[in-house]
Amino acid sequence: MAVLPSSSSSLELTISVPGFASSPTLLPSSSVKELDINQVPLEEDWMASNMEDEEESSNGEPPRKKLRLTKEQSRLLEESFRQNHTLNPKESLAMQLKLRPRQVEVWFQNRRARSKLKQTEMECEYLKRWFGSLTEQNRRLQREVEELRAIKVGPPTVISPHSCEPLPASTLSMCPRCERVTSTADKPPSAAATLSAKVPPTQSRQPSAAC
DNA sequence: AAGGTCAACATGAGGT
DNA sequence: ACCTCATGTTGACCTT
Repeated sequence: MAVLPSSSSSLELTISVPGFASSPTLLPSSSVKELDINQVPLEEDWMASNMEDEEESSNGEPPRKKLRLTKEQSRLLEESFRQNHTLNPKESLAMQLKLRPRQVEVWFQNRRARSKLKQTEMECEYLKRWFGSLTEQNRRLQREVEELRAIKVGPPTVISPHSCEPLPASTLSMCPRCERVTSTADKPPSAAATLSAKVPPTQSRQPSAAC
């Protein structure tokens, strides 16, 4: 879908290339593109072109040109963003940057979006690594439980703190959080059932009842 | 040429 | 009704 402005407001930007500025009519977009890519105007010319363009295309179809913020403009915007993620006095910053308030507004909106995207990506990465380590830990513990269950006979080594009697190895498990051996015989069945269940990360974040 | 970046825009939700 | 913001999209420009 083509994005065309609902009105011919001042939002449209055209760039006047030095040497071609005298031309009263807009060049076709293809020829403008070549000029833009190969001949970057001076910073002053950029700013001037950002501010000046209030006139409209004579043929009624204003080509949407892309504005590139100068390094100084970006630096100032970033600095302002660091101080506050929301824009309070819109006009003053715009004036300082020689941009329109709307441009500064849009920049902040986009900047917030980028910031959020970055954070989401980092969180996703973190959760992936966490899931991997939990999976590995789960595998280890399952193996350990299998081994313990295999040793059905043999001298009991754990004494129940409640009954003060030896516990059978088959009832033993390891708390994934504190990595201490606990007995399912000492706990309600619901808690014991969590060992073999696939525990989602959000649940395993909570401290185990055994601790 | 393909893919990435980013300014600009559209739209809908929520607050006043 | 208006404003602000989040989110998704578009298109110009840039990089590889």
